[in-house]
Amino acid sequence: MATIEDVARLAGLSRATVSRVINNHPYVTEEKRKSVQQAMEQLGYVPNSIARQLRTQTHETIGVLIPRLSNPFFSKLVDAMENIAAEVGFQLIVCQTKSQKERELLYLNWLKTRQVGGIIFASTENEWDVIKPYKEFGPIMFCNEYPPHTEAPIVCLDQLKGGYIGTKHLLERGHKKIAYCYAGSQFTNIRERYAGYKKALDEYGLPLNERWMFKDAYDTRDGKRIYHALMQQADRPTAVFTSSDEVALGMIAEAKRNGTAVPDDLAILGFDDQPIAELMDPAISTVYQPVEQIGITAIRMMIRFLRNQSVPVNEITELPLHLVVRHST
Amino acid sequence: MATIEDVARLAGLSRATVSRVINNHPYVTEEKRKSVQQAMEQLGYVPNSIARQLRTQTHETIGVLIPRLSNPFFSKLVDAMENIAAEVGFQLIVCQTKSQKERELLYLNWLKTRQVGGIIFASTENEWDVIKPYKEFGPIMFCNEYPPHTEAPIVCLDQLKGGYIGTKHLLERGHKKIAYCYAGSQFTNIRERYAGYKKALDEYGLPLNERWMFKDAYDTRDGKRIYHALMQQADRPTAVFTSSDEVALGMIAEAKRNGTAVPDDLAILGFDDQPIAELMDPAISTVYQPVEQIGITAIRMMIRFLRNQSVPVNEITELPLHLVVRHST
DNA sequence: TTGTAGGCGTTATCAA
DNA sequence: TTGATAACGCCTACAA
Repeated sequence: MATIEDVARLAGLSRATVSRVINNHPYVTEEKRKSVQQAMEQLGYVPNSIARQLRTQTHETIGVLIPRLSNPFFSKLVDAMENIAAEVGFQLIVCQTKSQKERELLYLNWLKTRQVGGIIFASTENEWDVIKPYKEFGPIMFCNEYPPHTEAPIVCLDQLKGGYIGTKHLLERGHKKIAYCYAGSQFTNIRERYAGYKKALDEYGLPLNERWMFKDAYDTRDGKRIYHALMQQADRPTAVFTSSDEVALGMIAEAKRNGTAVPDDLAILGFDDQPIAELMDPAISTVYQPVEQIGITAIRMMIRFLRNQSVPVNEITELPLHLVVRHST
Repeated sequence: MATIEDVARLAGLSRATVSRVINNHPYVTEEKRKSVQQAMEQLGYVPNSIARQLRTQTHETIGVLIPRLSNPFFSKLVDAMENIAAEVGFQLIVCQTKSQKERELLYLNWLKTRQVGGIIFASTENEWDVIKPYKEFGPIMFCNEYPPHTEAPIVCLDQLKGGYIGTKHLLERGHKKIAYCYAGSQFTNIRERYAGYKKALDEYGLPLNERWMFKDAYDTRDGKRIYHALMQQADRPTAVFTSSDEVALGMIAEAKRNGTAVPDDLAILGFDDQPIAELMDPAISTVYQPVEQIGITAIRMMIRFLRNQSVPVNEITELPLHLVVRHST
């Protein structure tokens, strides 16, 4: 590999001048610029980004924390982020926490070792107090989900509204017994969604039934499990507000297999609006989340932090959500 | 951030000794080792991986080239790889080529800039002659797909067998008119699958009908498109060997919407065996691909290359494939 | 067993 | 406008 030294020698100039050409600095005669460029070309020279990072104390790698890539919501999110990052030469590092606190911390420590320059949390496991000390080592921000008391930039969705419009839709369809599924921890902003659910119920003067709350609802397997738990109850709900299209998918498949008509016997509402939602039979009614938008907004912010070496301001950006009515409700 | 210098000073020793402790070198008295460790602890010292990489000329970042992350096959593949990589402190960089030659080259160039230490191609756009020169800048290997004449390590699947057993299954079900879908370029080993299809047809003494070949079959949208193209033909196939579960999914959804019974009017065979395959109605018969296995095998190999700074041997590792019969055929 | 000193490939400061 | 030279943080001959 040719180094800046090689280029300098070939061009008959100093490393400093070559460096100036590379970085488009002023005060280089056109003539010398030309000869440097020619030498670079001839040697196939490309600056070593490692050396550059060491010298400038800058970073061009961003860690994105997600539970797992095989969850379509997150793969789509990372997809959107990567498009932007690649455009400007930044690298995205996949960090799958597998929903484990320790793994999240493992990746957070990469900030100290400089293996990543900044971190975007797209999901969170640890509480803010645990994460906060890492702010010292690089920009940290949240998108999609964040723990209470977060003191960092946030890009998120109006989950309260999501919970509200979803529930209201079911209520308007005449349902009075509506089950609710949620993913693990209620320590993040996802509990906002729950508040929206309660709000809608309140408006209709309906009580909340604890037995119709189902936690740990992540994927199709959970959907199946919850379907059975639901059907075993004496006082059965007539509708379910699931936590994701995955869960809805699993429930619908299992419902059909067991002769439960959807939506007649059981209405099922998804969340996300993934491509499969439209393809299922019945097509899944769901709450659309602008995944790409969150991704793009977040990554742009992070790139700005890294470029300007600026301290993130704790602003919060909230993106809208809307209902997509199909045939499962 | 504390540096090795700070630790040395606090421990009253030289940087060299500290470095020896960090890297577990022999010839350090237990006593000094202790005091170094204590100093590191006290300062919260963590080695700077950038500096280390520059000094040792080693790399701990691996670029994985895929068309796009939102394709479940690839997100699962990267998922599997990342698990292994994270275990040993290596970083995985997502490189979405979007099936574009130029984007693939963009990422290949990251090898020169040292933004990545090695590259795993999980899909390929450019021909081997174009890729070959980059071998000089770091280990390159292929998994899943590879261009003809590849001179690099390969981890792949027995696509010929995949095409063969899939087609044979349909033939055994009594089908004589079998359509075939394939993804874009026939320049990679995916053409092996096609050879398997032909082989099975040959054994049954059946001719190949060019009008039943459908290209550019990637996702659900393509499945829908191909369904319609299929139905418009005067002499219609009774079965379709699709190129992925996605495509099968789209076809089935569209078939149902148009009153075509699956599998009675049209048998549809998938490829991959993704989770949804089992959840569709009818559940999709498909050819199982051991995605995790390919991922794990490939990433382990790459880590070995990077660790030992060894030149890759052009070995080829072939993993098995098998049929999963459900209800769509 | 430990320390000194040089260098990995850059960029930035200063002097010329 | 250019060129020495000193860092960035680390590892590793070599010498002691």
